[in-house]
Amino acid sequence: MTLEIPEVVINRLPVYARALSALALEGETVVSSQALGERLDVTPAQIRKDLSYFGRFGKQGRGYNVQSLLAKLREILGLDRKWRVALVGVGRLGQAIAVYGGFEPQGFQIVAVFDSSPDVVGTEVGNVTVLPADDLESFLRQNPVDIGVVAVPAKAAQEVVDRLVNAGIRAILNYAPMTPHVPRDVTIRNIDPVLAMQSMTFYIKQRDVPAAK
Amino acid sequence: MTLEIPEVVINRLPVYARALSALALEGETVVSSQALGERLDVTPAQIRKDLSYFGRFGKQGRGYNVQSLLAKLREILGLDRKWRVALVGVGRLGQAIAVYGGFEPQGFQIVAVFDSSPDVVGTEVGNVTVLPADDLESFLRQNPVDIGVVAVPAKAAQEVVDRLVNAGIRAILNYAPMTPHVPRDVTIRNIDPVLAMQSMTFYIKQRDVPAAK
DNA sequence: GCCTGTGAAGGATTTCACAGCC
DNA sequence: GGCTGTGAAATCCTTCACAGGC
Repeated sequence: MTLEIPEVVINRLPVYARALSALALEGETVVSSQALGERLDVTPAQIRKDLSYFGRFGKQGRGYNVQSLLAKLREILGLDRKWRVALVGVGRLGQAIAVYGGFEPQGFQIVAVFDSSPDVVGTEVGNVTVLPADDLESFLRQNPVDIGVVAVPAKAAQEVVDRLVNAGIRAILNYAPMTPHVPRDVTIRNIDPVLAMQSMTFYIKQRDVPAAK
Repeated sequence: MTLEIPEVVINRLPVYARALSALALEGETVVSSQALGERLDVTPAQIRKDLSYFGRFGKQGRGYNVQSLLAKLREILGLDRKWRVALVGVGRLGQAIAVYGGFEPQGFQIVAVFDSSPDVVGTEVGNVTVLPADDLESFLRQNPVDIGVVAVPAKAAQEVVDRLVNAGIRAILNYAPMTPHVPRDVTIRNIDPVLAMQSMTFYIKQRDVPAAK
C-alpha cells in the first residue's frame, strides 16, 4: 500500500492536474512550484510537499515539465483511463447531471441511468434509456460500473447508497442533501451547493454586523 | 470579532443544522452529541467542541434541545434571514441552477440572472428575465445582492468574479471549473463534481491494482 | 542564481479524559 | 447513570529553511 497519503493531498492533485492542463494549452512547457502556487493560491512548499509523496518530478533550478508532471498526476489519480458511471435519479437534478457535458471529456462515461418513476423509465436521457430502479442490482451484476452518482430525494438516498454498496460499488458521488453512511472501504463525496452557501453567510454576516470592537 | 473560529468548524455547522431539521421533523425533541454524531459520522467530542466555540447549549445528563439548538445555529450562520443571490451565466449549467428548487426554501433567492449571449438575454429563467451581462454593475449598484453565483465557462470566470468583487459582492459560489483569485475579505466556495470524481478514482484504483504488498 | 526535495518546526485540528451537573 | 464542556494530549497538516543539484 501507498504508505498513507493524507486525503487532503489527494484532493488537491486534481486541482494541480487541471492547472497543468491549462498551462499546457497556453503553451507553457515548464512551471515552478512558485508559479503554479500563484495560479492556485497555494504555497509553493505545499505543492512540493504534496508531490514528494509520489516521487521526484522536478528539476532543481528549472521547475517541473508541464506535460510530464501532468501525465504523472493523471496516472497517479487513474485519469489515464475511462471510468464507468451509473446515475440514479432522473428528476430535475438528475437530468441536469445526465446532460451536463463536463464528465465525458474527463473520462467519466454515464453508462446507465435509473429511476423509480414509471413516468421517466423508458425515456432517453443523455445517450441512454432510463431503466427502472428495480433493475439496479441485475444491471450492476452484468455490467461493470465504477462509480455511482446519487441524485434522488434525501429520503431515498440512504437506501440507494446501500443498494449501490451492496452491489459492489466502491465510489459514490452524492447530490442528495443528506450525509449517507457508507462502510469504510467506500469512498464518497458530497456535492451540496446549499451547504456551501450556508457556510458563506456566516462570513458575510460578520461584516454586516457593525462589529462590537 | 468572534475570536477566530476555524473555518472547518463553520463548514460543519450547516451539516449539524440540517440534521437537526431532520430530527425535528421526526419529532425528536432532544439529542445527545453521541446520537447526532452517529447520524453524521462525526465524533461526539467534535460536535461538543465545535458548539463550544459559540456557547453552552446543552444540558448535562440530557443532551441538546433540538429546536433551540437548531435556532441557535441558524442565528449563528445567518440562516434566519433571506439572502439575495445573482446568477451569472445561463448556459446548461446556469439554467439548471436557476430552476433548481433547493435554494429558495433555504432562504436564498435568485433576484437576477445575467448572460452575455443575446440569444438568452430577455428570456425567462426561473422567475426572472435574463439581463445582459453589461448591466451587471449598474444592477448591483441599484439592488442589494449578497451572493454571486458564477456559472460561466472557465475562460470567462475570473473576469466575472473580478466584476462581482469590484461591484461589492463579498461571497461567491463558483461552478466554473477553475480556481478564481479573490481578495482575502471575499468568501468563495467552489462546486466541482469533476474534481470530486477525480479524487475518488485514486482510491478505487488502489483497490483494483493487486497491491504489491 | 534558481528551484527542488525534505527533515524539522510550527500551527491547526481532533480526540481524550474527566470534573461537574442534571 | 448519562451527558456536557473543556483543558490537555495526541495527531495531522502546513510552512520553514536549507542542502543539493542544475
